[in-house]
Formats: sequence, structure tokens, C-alpha cells
Amino acid sequence: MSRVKLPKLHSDFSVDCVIFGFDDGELKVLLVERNEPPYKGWKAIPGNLVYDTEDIDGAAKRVLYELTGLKNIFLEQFYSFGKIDRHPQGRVITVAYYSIIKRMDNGLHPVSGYTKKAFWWPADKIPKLAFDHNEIVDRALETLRHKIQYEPVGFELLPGKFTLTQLQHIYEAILQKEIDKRNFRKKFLSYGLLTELEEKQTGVSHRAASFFKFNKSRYLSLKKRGFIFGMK
Amino acid sequence: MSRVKLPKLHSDFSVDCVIFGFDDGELKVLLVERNEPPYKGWKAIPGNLVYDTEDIDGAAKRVLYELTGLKNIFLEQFYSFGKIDRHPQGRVITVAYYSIIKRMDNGLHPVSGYTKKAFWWPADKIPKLAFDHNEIVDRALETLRHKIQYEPVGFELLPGKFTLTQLQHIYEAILQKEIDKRNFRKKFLSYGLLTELEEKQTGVSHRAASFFKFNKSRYLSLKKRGFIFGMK
DNA sequence: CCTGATAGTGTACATACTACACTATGTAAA
DNA sequence: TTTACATAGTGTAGTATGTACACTATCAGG
Repeated sequence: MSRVKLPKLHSDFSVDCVIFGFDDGELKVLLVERNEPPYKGWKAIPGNLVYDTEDIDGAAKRVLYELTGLKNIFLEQFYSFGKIDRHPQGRVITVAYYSIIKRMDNGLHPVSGYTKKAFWWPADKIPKLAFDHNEIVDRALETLRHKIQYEPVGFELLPGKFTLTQLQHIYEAILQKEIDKRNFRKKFLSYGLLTELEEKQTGVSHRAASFFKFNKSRYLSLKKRGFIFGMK
Repeated sequence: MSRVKLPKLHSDFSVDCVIFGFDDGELKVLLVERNEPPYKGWKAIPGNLVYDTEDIDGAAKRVLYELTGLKNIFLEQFYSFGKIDRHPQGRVITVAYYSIIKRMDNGLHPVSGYTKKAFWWPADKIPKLAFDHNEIVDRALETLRHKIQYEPVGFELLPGKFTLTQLQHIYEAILQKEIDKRNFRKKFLSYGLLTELEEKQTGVSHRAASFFKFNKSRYLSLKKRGFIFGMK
């Protein structure tokens, strides 16, 4: 197997990132305003071409950082989009990634000039986006709704300490249905994945809720022993 | 948005197909022997570059046909692979598809010269393959194991009429565990997705099993009404 | 008619899901 | 300081689902 005898191939493909956050009881998606053609001035999800010197997972991390300032985000690939005309400059397929994050208060400061700004937008009111990005966001939402039912991803959207009601609201927002409070608590607590903290809410004009934290190491050890998380 | 002012991009990416079949009580994967460099003479899964004039779903169908002679196969994309050095000729990412098929007796006749032949191979004894194809097959198997638990894909591996024992063997082969016969039947029949046929096995030296067929239209209408298939 | 092979069936128990309503505790306003 | 308001926090009974388990039925072949 020699690298030199065969003709060199070139390549153009991109990565796009759908980043979910949770705020004001609402599921949000991170959008950018593009500052370069094509689609200059349009809203879009953060995405750009992949360099020859990086693998696609690394490219997704880099692009997200350059376009939004977000760092150290765990991105998961969920689908690739390859219609012939999805990019006006030629044939570009894109590999799409998604992530769910908690620290939404972090400043969003694009590092490159490709985007003017980055901002959060309600997931159920996404405007018309550049390229085929609406289709990509739709599919990411589908993936998220599926995923939340068999992995405890809700925690990724919350700060380290949270109330059970906050957790429930996330499930309700993503699954788009109401959940009975008692049943939700009973089931979640029965898994033993939550640790109740001493601390309670302060400054609320009602009974203060206890804070909990997610016991990740316990989840991982249970999972290794065949435990299956489930939340319909 | 003008297509002419911006520089033209070129592209090199490929599709690869993992095709599952079931035979002799065993899960099988369709492999080819490559007839062109790189990896000439190696075993591989069917795959090739995507043309500029076709979208990636169409490319997967075409490539599968050219390399194996298989036609009219429903392919589902499951992951893209994009490590820097996965292709010796340069940077090529590949979009991987999988399918599960029943008619394994159909002749496998490569239409193009890219492959010498195509053949079925036991899924649990995959040899060393070209490129990163072992990784691709591993991930396809994971996807299949996951999928079979919440969609009735078992039927895709069987002929139109089949016995309940055949169906059970598929679940056992894919999930790699034994299943209780009574419980399996009870559960599957309770869904009402199977229609018992008049016909029975013939020429077997034991009590003849009834044939069943999958009631697909009923499955689709149940699904529309929120029914969730589940088989752990 | 006996042997061997697989088809086909039911019950009891444990676990999980569902529906449902009241008391507890904090702030703020009257 | 009392009252209104808002959310936290709790239990039970009924239903449905999953699991474990063993025997009889039917066919071919010797």
C-alpha cells in the first residue's frame, strides 16, 4: 500500500452543529448570523468546511469554537446531508453534530469573521435558515427526542445542582407532553442516580425546593452492569 | 444567491454499504473482493466514490448494485467516517449505509470491474477488511442491535411466510441471547402484527409448524396511533 | 410402534406504569 | 399578623407487563 502511486484526491465537506440549551423553561437552539457569502446575513447553525489536517470530529469542535466562542463541548454526530444542490458553490456534503449544554450564560463571542454574532433561539420557532439547515435542525430534534428516552441526557442541560421540577420541565419540553409530578419523581429517584444536597432554593415566594445533583459515576457503573435508563 | 460568482468547490467522498442477511440460523454480512487498488485483492464491504450528479442516498444504491448486483434495496444511513488517513489516496470521508434483506439466494453478480465477487460472511467472524471497514461493520452491528429492539426489522430478514421459531432465531442471533419460546410467542402474537396462514411446513420429521406473515399495514396504522414496538 | 425432533400451550409471581389529591413551606400583600 | 398565593413534596390502589418454568401434540423414519 503506497501513498504515492495513486492519484491524489481532493475534498470539500463541511460540518454543522446543532447546539441545544434550556432556558426560561424552553428548549433553545444556538444560531449564528452569517457574515460571508453564500447566504451572507442569513441565520444559520454554526458550520464550515473541514480542513485536510483534521478529522471530522475535531473539525466540528473547531468550527463551533470559531463561530460561537464555545469550547470543550462534547459533540455527537447524528446524520450526514448530501443532496446535490444543498450548497450553491458546488458539491458539499455535510456531517451534522449535536450537543446539549448547560452553561447558557457563557458569553457567545465569535472568534472568526465568518459570523457576526451567535444567539439562542426557541427550538419550536426556528426561522428560515441558510442552506438545508432547517432540515438539519429538524433531524437533530428528532434525534434528541429519541435519545432522551433511553439515556439520561437531561442533566447535560442543567447546572450541577438543580431541582426535580427543573428536571421534569426538561423532559416535558423535549417530549412535548405533561408528566405527572409524583410518578416522575418516584421513577427518577428509584434509579438512585440523584443525590439530594443540603442546599435549598432561596428567595422564592413559595416552599423552597431541594437541590439535587446527578451521580454520574453511579450511572456509569450501573450501565456497565446492564442497567438501562428509560423515561417515556 | 448566484451560483457563478463564487469559486467552484470540488469533492471526494464515498459511500459504503453494510448488508445483513440471515441464513443457516446465522447473521451474515455481504462482503466483496476488491479488484482495483487501493487494497486490491482485499475483502471489503461494497463502497465507492459518489458522483457529482447523484445525491448520497442514490450513490449508495448505485454502488451496491454495481459491486454486488443487488437492486431495489432500502438502505438506511447510519454514520459517517472521517479520520484523516482512512483512505491512502487522500482525504475521503465516507457515509455508511446499512440494510437487512431476505432474498439471499439471489445471485450476487458484480456489474462493474471494481469487485471480483460478492459473498456472504458470518457476522461474528468478519476477517480483516480494507480501509476502516471493520470499524464500519462493528458500528452497523451496534446500530442493528439497537434498532431491532424498537422496530420490527426481523421481518426484513425473512421470506414472506415464516415460522415463529425462525423469527425467534433472528432475535436470538442479533441480540446474542436465548429467549423463552412461550414468552416470545405470547408477546409477539399479542401485538397482532402476525397473520397465521393456512399453510404448514411439509416434509419435516416433527410436528409441522404454521407459517405466518407480517401484517405491515396493520403495523403502520398502529404506529401512526402511537403504538411502540418493543422487543428486549 | 417406538424414537427423536420440534410445535405449541398456561399459570403464578414479580415488577413497572398509571391515575389521582392533599399537606407543607415560603413570600408578599392586605 | 393574617391571608392569599405559589410551588414542594408525598402514597396508594389498580392495571399492565415481564419472567420463570414443563408438559403434551404431531410428524417422519427406522
